[in-house]
Amino acid sequence: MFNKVLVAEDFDSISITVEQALSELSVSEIHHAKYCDDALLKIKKALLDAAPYDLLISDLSFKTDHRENQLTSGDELIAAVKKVQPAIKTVVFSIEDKSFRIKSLFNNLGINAFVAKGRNSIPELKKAIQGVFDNDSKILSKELAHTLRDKSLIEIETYDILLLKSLSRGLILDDIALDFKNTGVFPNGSSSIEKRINKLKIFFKANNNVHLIAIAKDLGLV
Amino acid sequence: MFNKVLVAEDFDSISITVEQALSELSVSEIHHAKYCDDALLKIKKALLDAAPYDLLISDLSFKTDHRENQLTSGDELIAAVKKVQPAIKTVVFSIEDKSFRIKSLFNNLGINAFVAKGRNSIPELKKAIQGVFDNDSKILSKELAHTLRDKSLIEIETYDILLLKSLSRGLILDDIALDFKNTGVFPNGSSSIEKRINKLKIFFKANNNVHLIAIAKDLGLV
DNA sequence: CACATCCTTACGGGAAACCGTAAAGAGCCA
DNA sequence: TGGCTCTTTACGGTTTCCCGTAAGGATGTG
Repeated sequence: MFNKVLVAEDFDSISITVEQALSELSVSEIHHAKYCDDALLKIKKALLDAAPYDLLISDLSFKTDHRENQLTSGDELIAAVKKVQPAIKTVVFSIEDKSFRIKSLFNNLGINAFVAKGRNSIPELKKAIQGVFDNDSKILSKELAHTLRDKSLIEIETYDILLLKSLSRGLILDDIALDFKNTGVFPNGSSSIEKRINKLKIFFKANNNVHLIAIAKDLGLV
Repeated sequence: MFNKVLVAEDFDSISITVEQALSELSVSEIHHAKYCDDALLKIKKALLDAAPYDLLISDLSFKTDHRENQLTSGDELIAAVKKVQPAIKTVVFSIEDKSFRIKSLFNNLGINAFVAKGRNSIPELKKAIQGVFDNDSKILSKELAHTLRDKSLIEIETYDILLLKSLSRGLILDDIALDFKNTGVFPNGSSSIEKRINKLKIFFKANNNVHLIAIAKDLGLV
């Protein structure tokens, strides 16, 4: 089993349980950081001491508070950690369940496993850690495996996301057209934008723009 | 200390820690439910057995999964529980930090304490439980105490939520007015509804209905 | 009772969304 | 080059939203 593991998790109510699980897996050195910045410091320090961590278990979202932090999310933390120690194994333990988010964690950040926080997540987390240690393959909690294969959302492109984001910011059609013209996004005629929004409304079976944004928010698209 | 306590929390990673904390407070009977429906059943069963719970510790948001549930949130659970056992003490342990949400928990649901999940929440939770047992006063984690005193906040009531939900379902003003008339919700004039939506837009600094729903979704109001 | 105040509802005009149609432009191919 | 298709854009007409004003109704108070 891994010798030295770092847990990056802000909630004490969760980290206590995770550390417990790690000790049950016979991990000898278990450390914990409540802030991303602290986690990165620990990783760097361990490297300098020639006693690097074998594994990082990280949450994705961290509460903001009075403290000023450079790194504010697990994404940023993992990216920063990989820069100083590319070979480290990483497991993400998060509430996130949007397929395109998880997909990008594997593809862009090269994480080794993703476990969704849920009703039976600690056994899954243990299994994932064991799996990463044993064979290094990409591990994903069961309930999520199918969502990644869901092709229905593939058609939605960055342009559509941009459009939905603009709407959800309260912009009206003409504002969006102007904004797109200024930022070089194409097509940018207000009529084209209108048509594209209409396609989205048909696709998502939305009655109107309000309904559309409600649906997009539910799907985590924006 | 309380004798019999029920914990309603879906994440195993959190409930384990909470139960641990309860046993450290010398609570003799500690039960746990992962679904709101199960929690209500346990409360009812305990009442029938003439061994009711003294305290309910509940999360607010519960993940939805394959299971069909009547109650889908801590709000609904607490409301249902209070109907069958009005005198039960309730502590909410949640990530929620929007003042108007917490305010309504105290005012509309009559909870006894609110503890925000965070970096040092377990000690706070313990203190809150002790406080509720000792003197029954309204308990609030420190960092949140000041936000509740903010008088500028309008009360977001169930009526507003109903309104926002209707909008997010794609209904237009006249539909909502008709729907409210049919279901006996008051006020139900389309003009009044329009005015109320306008108040919400001012409060949440929304440019239009689309923007308003985007904000409401972000805040988890609907 | 008169008066003030608050809430609900009605109405009207202008802005934006909604929806169909058609013109202008780009790319492809014989 | 001319014909074809697809995309982008423009343009009206209708509906809904948006916002101000004001009438009607309930309640409270001196």
